[in-house]
Amino acid sequence: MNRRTRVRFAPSPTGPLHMGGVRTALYNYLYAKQNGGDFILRIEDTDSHRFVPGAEEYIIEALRWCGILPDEGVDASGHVVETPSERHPHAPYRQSQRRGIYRKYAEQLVEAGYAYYAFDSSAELEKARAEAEASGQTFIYNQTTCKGLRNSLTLSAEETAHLLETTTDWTIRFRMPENTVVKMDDLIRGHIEVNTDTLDDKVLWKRADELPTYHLANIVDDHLMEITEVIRGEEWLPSLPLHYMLYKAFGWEDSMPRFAHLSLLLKPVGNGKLSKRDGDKLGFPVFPLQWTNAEGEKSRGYREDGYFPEAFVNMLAMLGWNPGTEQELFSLQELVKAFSLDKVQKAGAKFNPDKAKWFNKEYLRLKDDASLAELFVPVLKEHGIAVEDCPGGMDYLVKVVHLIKERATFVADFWDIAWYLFNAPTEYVEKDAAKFWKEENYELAFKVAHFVCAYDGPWEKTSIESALEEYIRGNEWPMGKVMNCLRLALTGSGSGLGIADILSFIGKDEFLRRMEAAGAKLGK
RNA sequence: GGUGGGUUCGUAUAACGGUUAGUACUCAAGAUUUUCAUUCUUGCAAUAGGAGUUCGAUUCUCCUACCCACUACCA
Repeated sequence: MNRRTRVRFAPSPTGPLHMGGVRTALYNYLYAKQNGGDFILRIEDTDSHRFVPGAEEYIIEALRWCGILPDEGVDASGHVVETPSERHPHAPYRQSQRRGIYRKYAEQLVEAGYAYYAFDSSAELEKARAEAEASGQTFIYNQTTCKGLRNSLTLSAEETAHLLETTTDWTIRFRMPENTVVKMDDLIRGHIEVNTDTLDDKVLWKRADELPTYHLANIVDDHLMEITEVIRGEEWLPSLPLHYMLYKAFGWEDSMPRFAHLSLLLKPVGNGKLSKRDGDKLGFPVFPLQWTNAEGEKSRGYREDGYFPEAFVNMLAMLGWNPGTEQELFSLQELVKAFSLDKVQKAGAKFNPDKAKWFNKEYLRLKDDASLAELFVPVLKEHGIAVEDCPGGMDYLVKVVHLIKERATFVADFWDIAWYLFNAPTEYVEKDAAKFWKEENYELAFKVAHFVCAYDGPWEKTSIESALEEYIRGNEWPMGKVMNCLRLALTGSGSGLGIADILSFIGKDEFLRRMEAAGAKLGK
């Protein structure tokens, strides 16, 4: 059968999407685009208790920031699609808005004998679990244990009908067949077999809130939305047999999607999966965008930390997948071309914050000076510098950026690297001052300063540099000591940009002012 | 506990069953530079352990160890 490729990313709006989720969405997107198919965003909000306000908006915004744009889904074309249309025959894409369609599928299964009504209360189930645990066993709700429980398999038809009418906390459970080997295939992991005796009778539909559970909603929606591949996290692998059985029970085996289970993203140190805590502790974001929870606690985001979305996406793509070549830098379009599920790693990938920074540094270098200068403007503003304050305005910024971009990882670094091209130093690093601001040095430095300011060649880096060097060498003065002394006056410390570079930006007058200021503060 | 998945330098990964087990990040050293950074060069460092199949195993099989996930009327 030749079907159009359709994949979906189906998050639950229970909080901000974390970077592992973004990676899952990305792989889905890449797979869809590579195969000329559709990428669908579906919101799985069938758990009314865990709903978190703002989470859905967060997910949409995060994906948009990454450039992972759905062809269909709640935010297709930038607005919420709630009603079916020619372009969106599968709408709505929010399961809470689809609630009406699931019950009949659950009941269809009951009629066909693949499911049954269960009337056990939560309290009864908890008791059964506690008892089993007390005797060192695990309670499994299956065809053996349910014989001792209240359900449509043990009660008479009349009793069942009566309870269905009069009570509202019953569920529909899948009837897992006994001692049957489920044979499954995973695009990443290969062939897997599981015996149904280790599985339990999962709840498919809950009368109490008239909502399906994940398993039912997922299978029904994937079927209705004509999903061809399900690419999701490894935590779903244990549910795969159930999902296979459901497709079989519905008679949808022919159109059953193929499955690919992605390994988890692991924390950089120690064991276990990446969590919010690790980010706070080790100082890196685990979320694409900043998030503030109901208690007002903020979690940092890659966007707010200054990462470029391209760098973030590229980094994520390489975490658990590789192109088989030595290329590391990929645009989203290149990823679409190169991506392949069979090069996805089976083992979990430990996240490496250093590598994430490296990616950003590479992307920063790739950007042109003019656009980086634009991005620098708000940073400058935070430090009280307006573009108009700079001689030459934007031109000045473009030149600054050109000079320093190779030294930076983030745009915000520009300020730390080159603040003294905008402000005169008011403090001098004590250690450096002690080392470089010595009488035998600053006497020479002042002479150099006056010489250079009297020099009437073009005021640009190379000529300033040669004037400086010729003068100092000509006098046989110690180059290093004089230069460092000058740098101390210009930057307030013993490290920084080249003297000629700095001078070309700040000009003669400012040069002399800074020399005098240093002399006034440090003595001369 | 049970079930399933996983295991190549510290990290991410490469290697038709045949390579001196490669690359990138990190780290270290050296070169360059007026300092710092950049850049360049070099270096450190791995097939979890044990059987088996094979002329030959990182690669295939089994066992052990360890790690992870799942084991809800959550997703």
